[in-house]
Amino acid sequence: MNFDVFKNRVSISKENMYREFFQENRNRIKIKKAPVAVKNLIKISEATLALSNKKGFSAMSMRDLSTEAGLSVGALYSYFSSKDELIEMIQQQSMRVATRVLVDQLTGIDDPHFKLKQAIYAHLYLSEIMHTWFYFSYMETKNLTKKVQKRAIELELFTEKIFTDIIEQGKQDRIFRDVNEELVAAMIKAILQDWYLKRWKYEMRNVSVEQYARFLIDLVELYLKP
Amino acid sequence: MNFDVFKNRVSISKENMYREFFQENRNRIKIKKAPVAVKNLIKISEATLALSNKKGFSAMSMRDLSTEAGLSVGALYSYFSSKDELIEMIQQQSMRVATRVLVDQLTGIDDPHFKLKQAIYAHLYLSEIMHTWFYFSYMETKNLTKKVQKRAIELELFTEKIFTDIIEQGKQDRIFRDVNEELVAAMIKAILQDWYLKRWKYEMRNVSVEQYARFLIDLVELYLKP
DNA sequence: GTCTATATCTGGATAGAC
DNA sequence: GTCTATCCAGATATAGAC
Repeated sequence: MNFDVFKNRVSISKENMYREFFQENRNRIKIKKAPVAVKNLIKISEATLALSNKKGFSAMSMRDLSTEAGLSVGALYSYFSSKDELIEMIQQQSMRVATRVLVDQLTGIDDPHFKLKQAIYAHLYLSEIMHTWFYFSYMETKNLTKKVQKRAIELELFTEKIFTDIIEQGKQDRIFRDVNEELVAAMIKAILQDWYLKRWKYEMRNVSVEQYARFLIDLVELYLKP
Repeated sequence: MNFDVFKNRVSISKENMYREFFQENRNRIKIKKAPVAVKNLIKISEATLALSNKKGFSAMSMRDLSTEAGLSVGALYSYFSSKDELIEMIQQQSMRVATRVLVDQLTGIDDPHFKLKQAIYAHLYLSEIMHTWFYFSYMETKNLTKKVQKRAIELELFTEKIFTDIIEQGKQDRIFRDVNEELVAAMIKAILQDWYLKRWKYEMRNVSVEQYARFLIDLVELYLKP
């Protein structure tokens, strides 16, 4: 599966993404007109992601954010009631979309070889589309409230378990050899994450996301071959 | 090579580490008596690492640090002249020790198989000993000054190149097959880093550092086998 | 060398005009 | 719904006693 095919399949348009963001946080957001709210949530979130990913969320001041988003500080507080709430909303939206897309892309697939491949593609392509969100989540998780931290850890383990289960299945079907599936799954996750954590490196070397996916799939298939 | 053997070989005692820290920053540090300075640098650095790794360096206030280190705020400023200088000193010390140990452990080794193994052991064991430093470096790099950020990237590329070179050598000697050594080296780095970035996970599952090293070595050797 | 007290400023957050 | 002006808590950093 190449990247463009995936993009069409999941159709995570900016508008859809932020419409959902708005719907999910309707109660907290003071602005009631959807078109206005969505338009500004885009500006606010993108500014937050840009500034945080550059120098860290807690180093980003509300004045910084106000300038970058093109909204006054006062207006910002119509969309969230504290910096903590803002970081939490962004984190949650990122986790919501990620979970849904991954589950969607894999339901109905049974063959472990194929499912493994699809899982790797889905993770990588998704992280490519949502790069700033994923990077933000990874780097800022430790700054979140305990409750949200816990959910982030659950997501890490949930996505890892997708791989553990596939490998387990493949072992039972005797198409994969007997390996420590937890270590293999952890290894896959680490490599998937490196793609969005060290994007500068892969960009510098002109490694495409398809090439990276291909490499990882080959590696894992080779390791699992009986 | 097991972990204990490594620990003895490199002998990074806390005292040595911080004596060097003091020597390297003599000009900036107002306190002149080595024993006093070293004792307090230990307290300051360990407190900084603990607090930063928990909630981020920029979220750590000087009052927090003062409490955790058991020194007054005024006293802290005898050891550095600003928060930025503190983060920079810590980062530099971490990079200095890491570079030296890795180079030391590998000079004189020629056989690519053996060198590859040793490089993996050295990286992992070192990150185990200096866990808090490595975690700090990874997470805080983007908050450093441009100059220090550049050096951190250089170190990433330098340590990666250790692996690229080994693989290159092995390919020439026809003991490794023809692979994209940049991708393999990047993959190794990602897995090495995951060990200290997700320690909670490996601890939870009782994975020992030796076991993790063994896994990674097997994976790479299998992938490189002609 | 270390402390307490304090100067100074920046940050998050809000009130109220428009 | 958005802006400007402002409050004040808490931040970094320093001065000066001990």
